[in-house]
Parts: sequence; structure tokens; C-alpha cells
Amino acid sequence: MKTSCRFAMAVHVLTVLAYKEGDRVPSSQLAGSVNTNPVIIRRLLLDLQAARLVETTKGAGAGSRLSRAPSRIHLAEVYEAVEAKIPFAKPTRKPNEHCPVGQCMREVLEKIFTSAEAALKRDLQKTTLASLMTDVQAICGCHGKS
Amino acid sequence: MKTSCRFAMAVHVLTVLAYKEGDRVPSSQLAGSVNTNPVIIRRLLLDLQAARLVETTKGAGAGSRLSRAPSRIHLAEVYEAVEAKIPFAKPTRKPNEHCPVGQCMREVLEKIFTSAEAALKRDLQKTTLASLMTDVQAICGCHGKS
DNA sequence: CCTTTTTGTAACTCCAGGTGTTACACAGAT
DNA sequence: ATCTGTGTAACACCTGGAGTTACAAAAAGG
Repeated sequence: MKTSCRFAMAVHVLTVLAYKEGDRVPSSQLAGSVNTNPVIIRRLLLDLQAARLVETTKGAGAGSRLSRAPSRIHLAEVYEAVEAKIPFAKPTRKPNEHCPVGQCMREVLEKIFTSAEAALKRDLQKTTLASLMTDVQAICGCHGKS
Repeated sequence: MKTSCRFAMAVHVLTVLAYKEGDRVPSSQLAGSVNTNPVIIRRLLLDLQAARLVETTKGAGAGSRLSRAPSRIHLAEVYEAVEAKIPFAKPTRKPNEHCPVGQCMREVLEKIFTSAEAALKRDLQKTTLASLMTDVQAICGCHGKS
């Protein structure tokens, strides 16, 4: 299994926003922190906006901020917001028609994948942005704005 | 998140082998069931061999078979055997040196990813090849050797 | 109204990884 | 010796994500 970088980037971005405590942060600044292109960040923010995790405004002095307290944002939401909708890849080619096992393989795999992904989300649900921030502080000792 | 097709293919292959009840099955036949190329199957079998899930012999009348009873093979093993070693993608570029959050992001994400993957494996562990076979029977009614 | 800042978005390029294919050496059975 | 089937290399191909540039449109401030 593999995630795209999007989940890691999203967590990074949201953590930065949490530290900014409601200040509007432009995509260029977030891109600086993640060390990527502002457009990548904006595309990510679009997903986070749709999930009501951040609020973004346009214009001079504008940018994004969290739309909720960090304690009320858990990582399962982030995962759902930015990660691909189809978690487990199914083979592109159809299974052999004549093989009895192949016929119902897709259905069986579907069940397994759904259950596994649910377990994964349950685990991510245990971590909130707030608890993540205390971890960050414990590790590198940074806290407060910028 | 996304898996490669390898996990789905591996489950498919192992299920077929389970139905063959110890008979040696050549890669060409397995490829026929999955509807892919025999080389793809052989590459997959190499991983399954390394994980001691199947035994493969060479020569005329040879092929692969399960090395254990289906009830003693659970999907977490299969997952570990064939899936990429690095489950969650980390950004290729290093985070900005000047950003305090970026500094420890990797470490924090590592913890989260490890925990999430463990949860996923625990879920897969609940399904054995044998229980999967009863599901297959329930859905499409096939049972016994091909 | 004009300028500045910043987002949203399109149109690309680039790259990695997985899939598929062909070809061939080697191993084992009869 | 022959036939069957694996292990493996060397490709071509395709998809998806990351990155980049460019530009229209929105909002704020004079």
C-alpha cells in the first residue's frame, strides 16, 4: 500500500495553520514551509475547504485558516478529505470468465478492502490536530506562533 | 491511499491454489485465471515463496501449491509479502529548514503511519484463506477443485 | 478607479512505479 | 534427449502525482 504525499502535506499544512492560531496564511507561505510550489498547496487547500477544515479568502492580506479548533479536527477527516477515493486497486483486466474463483473475487476483495480501510480510519480518528501539536512540542520543543 | 494490484492478485492466486488442494499449478494456469501474463504471476510467486506461503517446483508437471493449510494463512501475511515496504509516501523534498514545524514533521508522521498500518494489518489478520473460501462459496456457490 | 495581493485553474512537462511482453537460460521429470 | 515450466533480464507502455508557468478574477486599500 502507498499513500500519495497529499496526506502528509495536508497534515503539515494544517499543523502550521494551527500554530498560527487563526491568522490568515497565504499559500506561498505554506508552500515555503512544506518546500513545494504554491499551486500544489492551493490544490490541496481546495480539498480541505470542501471538507470544511479550512476557510480561504482571496485578495490582499488574505489566505487560509482553520475553520475549527485543532482539538476538533482528527486525522481521519484529513485522510478522507485529501486521499484518493478508491483505496485499493483492483486489477484492470477482468478475471477469466471460465474460472469459478475469478467470478466472485472482486466482490470478496471489496469486502476485505472496505473493512481494512475502516480499521485504518478508526486508528487515524484517535489523533486530533491538538494532540499532534503536543507531540510536535515534545519532539522539537516548538510552540506558539511561527 | 492506494494499493497496487499485487495484493488483489495474490489473494486471487492463493485462493485458486487453495481450491486445488495441494495440486501443483503452473504459472500459466494461474495467469489464465487472473487473466494476465505468466511472468507477472511468477514475479508475484517469488514474493509468496519468500514469505513461505507457497512452494514452487520446476520442471515438467511442476508448479506451485500452498505450503500450509488455508486456515493457517491470514491476509496480513499476504499483504506483508507482496505489498510495498513503504506504506505511506513522504514528500520527496525536505521541509524548509527555517520552519519549526517542518523540522519534526517527518518524525510525527512516522508515528502516525506506523500506528495506522498496524491497525490495517490487525484487520487483515482476521481473515484467513479458509474463511475467504467460505465467503466465495456463499457468493458464487463454487466449491471443490476447479 | 487603479494597484496590489492572492486565489482558482488550465495547460503543460517530468518522473517513478506498475503492468505487460518477449526472449532465453536453467532445472527437473519421463 | 526432450518437453515442460520456472527464474530473470530487457524492454515498451501507461497512469498518476508532482512540479511549473501563466493568467483571469476576486478582494482590499488607497
